[in-house]
Parts: sequence; C-alpha cells; structure tokens
Amino acid sequence: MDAFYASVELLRYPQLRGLPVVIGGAATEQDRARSLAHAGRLHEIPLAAFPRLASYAGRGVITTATYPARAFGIGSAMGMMKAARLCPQALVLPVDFAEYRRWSRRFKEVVVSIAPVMEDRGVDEVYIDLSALPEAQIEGGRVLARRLQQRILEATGLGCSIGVAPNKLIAKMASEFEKPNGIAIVQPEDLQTRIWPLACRKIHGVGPKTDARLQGHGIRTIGELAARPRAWLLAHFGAAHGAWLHDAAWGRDERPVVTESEPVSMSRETTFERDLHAVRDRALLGQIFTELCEQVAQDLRKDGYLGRTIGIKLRYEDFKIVTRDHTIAEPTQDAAQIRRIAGLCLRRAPLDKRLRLLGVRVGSLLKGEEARLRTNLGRNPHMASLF
DNA sequence: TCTGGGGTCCTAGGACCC
DNA sequence: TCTGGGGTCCTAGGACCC
Repeated sequence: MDAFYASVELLRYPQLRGLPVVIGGAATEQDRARSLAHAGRLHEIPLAAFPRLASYAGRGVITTATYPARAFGIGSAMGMMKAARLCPQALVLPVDFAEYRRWSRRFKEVVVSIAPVMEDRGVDEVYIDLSALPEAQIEGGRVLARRLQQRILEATGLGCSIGVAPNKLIAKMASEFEKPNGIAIVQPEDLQTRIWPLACRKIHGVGPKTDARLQGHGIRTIGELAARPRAWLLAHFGAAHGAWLHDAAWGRDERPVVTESEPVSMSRETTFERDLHAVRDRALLGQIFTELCEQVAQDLRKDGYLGRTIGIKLRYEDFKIVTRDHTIAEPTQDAAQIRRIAGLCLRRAPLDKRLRLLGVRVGSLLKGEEARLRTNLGRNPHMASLF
C-alpha cells in the first residue's frame, strides 16, 4: 500500500490532501480534544487546528510521510526533530494503529476475494500467489494486477503498487519500481537489465550492516554481487548467509507464499518522555513496568495465547540494548505472574545507566487449547510417562 | 535538539541427556 | 591424564523488516 498510514489519515481528513503531512508519535490531549470537538465531521476541522512539525516537542520518528512531505526530503524512520528542520510547516498527526488495522483488513478482504492465496506481511503489505489464476497469464499478469488495484481503490479509496515476478524476492523489488499507484512486471530474462543495476541494499534482507560489509569489498550493486564467485561469498559471509546472498543476486528464491502462521511472541515497550533512573525514578518505572505487563497479558488473552518465556528489554540512554528472559514450566497469560517473572529478569540487568526504554515480552507461545493439553499431560504422571 | 513499536529469524555457547 | 558424538532447550545478542 502506498504511504499507507498517511493515506488512511487522508480518508478522514480530506482537507489535508496535497499538503505535506507526517504521521508519528502518540496522540496528545490536544489531538483528542480536536477529534472530540468535531466528532462525525472530521473533514470540517480547519487546517489551522492541526499542529505543525515546527511546534512538535516530543521524542519519536516519522512512520509515514505523504508524497508532498517526501518532496522536502522527509522519510520513514526519520527523527521528528530532523524532519521539522526540513519542513517545519508540515502537519503532524498521531499514529492510530487501530484505524490502520481496520483499513488493512478491508484491503486484504478484497485481495483474497480475487486471489485467495495471500501471505500477510504486516499491516500494509501482502504476497499473492497468482500462479493458479488463468487471468495471470494475460499480459504477464498486468490485467490482473490492474483489477486488484481498481477493486482495492473502489473498496477503500487507497492506492497500492504491485510487482509481478516469478518469486517473492523479485516481486518485492518490482513493487518499488513504479510507486505510487504503479505496476511493474519483471520476467526472469529482465534480471540483468532491471535488477543488477540496483544497489545491494534493495535486496529484501540486506540491511545497513550487510550493505556496509559488501561495500567494504567494493560491492555496490546487485550485479557486482552476482559477479563474485559463490565460494568467495561463502568464505566471507559464512555458509548460510553467503549462499543466500549469492542466490538473491541471481534472483533465486523458492520460498512459498505462506497463508497461515501463528505468532511466536507478543510484546509491549515504551520510550519514556525523559530518560529514567532505576533508583531515583523507581516509583514511576515500577508503575510503567506493571502497565506493560498488564497490556501484554491483555493482548495474550484477547488472541487466546499463553507463553512460557517471559522477558524484558532495556534501552539505555546511550542506546545500548540489553535483554533478559526466563522460561517457566507452565505457560501463562496472567499479568501478575508475568510481572513477577519479568521483575526477576530486571534484577539480572545492569541498572547503573539511565533508561530510555522498557519492554516486556512473552514468547514460546501456545494457543489456549494446546496449553491446556500440555498442562494436563504434565500433571498426570501416567500420561507424562506415556508421552 | 538524533534515533518508535511490534515483530521474525539466526547464531553461539552452555547445560543437560542418552 | 585425557577425555565421543548426537540432540534439545535455554539465554543473549544482533540483523532486519513493516
């Protein structure tokens, strides 16, 4: 989906179309008061009532920027303060995940109604396996892609870009070619002309660290990566990573489109408005800690999961991250239990530096029924020995 | 004026078991 | 004094993605 969060916001605030708008940060009292005052007619809120980046004071990053804002050099993951320098007049809206999830469900319903083999890749992205659809054979899939775009637009008013290719790796890259509202068809024979000229960073899975290492070896483009002997990549990047890099550069990817999956972990974390000290801000920290545990427990119960591995995450003022976790015998979704175990984890972490972020995670998840079955087996000595 | 929140997967060492 | 080879589970950190 193109500029998804921002595009969803423009649906309820059409008066912001064409303007530089950024989404980021949490809702403030002012935001809530404004929405409340105009409940049911958000489109009537005057422009002057929206806060500008110039007056934004909090911590945080841009999650999405409208295309007019991107023209000023603003992009995702950019700090708010830096963005404010680039375009102080840009309007700021708080992130509203609940709303984005609602629109996410709607566009995915449209996709599944046309092409049922869909892999969910988050709130604004999917992979679709078109190979069983006869219509995909027409014009290399362009007709089908256009129909998907049109139906999504009709149902939601939201635009998207589609890449059609022989596998997920190339399709993902192709989806970026014609943004926004574009369609790109990439055939196997297009590898050298359309993929090899791209920077290695464009490969889904090559991040800043790998890119820097590649550049250290003088490898900047995917074509330069493909030119390295496979054995050389294995020697310099390890057996698994090296082989993967070589395959990716040659456009090889056999991963299937996965339509079902279970969550592995659930977590809640928060960055404080100011860095907190474990001793001096003990009371406040304890309160936030308990709230995080309660939120995770609520998330678990809402989706019917229990977990055995309870963990914490700390980010210090110097941005260093530390995690501690502990696995218990019986899976839980109980806030007090999670709080107790997480408290033990916290005691094992260094607490001399000031803290910027605190997080609570529950992993090794089991669905409710599995958890009950597991517990019963464990409690019954006859069953336990049988299994 | 730095740098969110919620995830997945991989690696590597140690404990422990057969 | 010199000490196997699997396998699984747990913990911690790190890379990467949306």
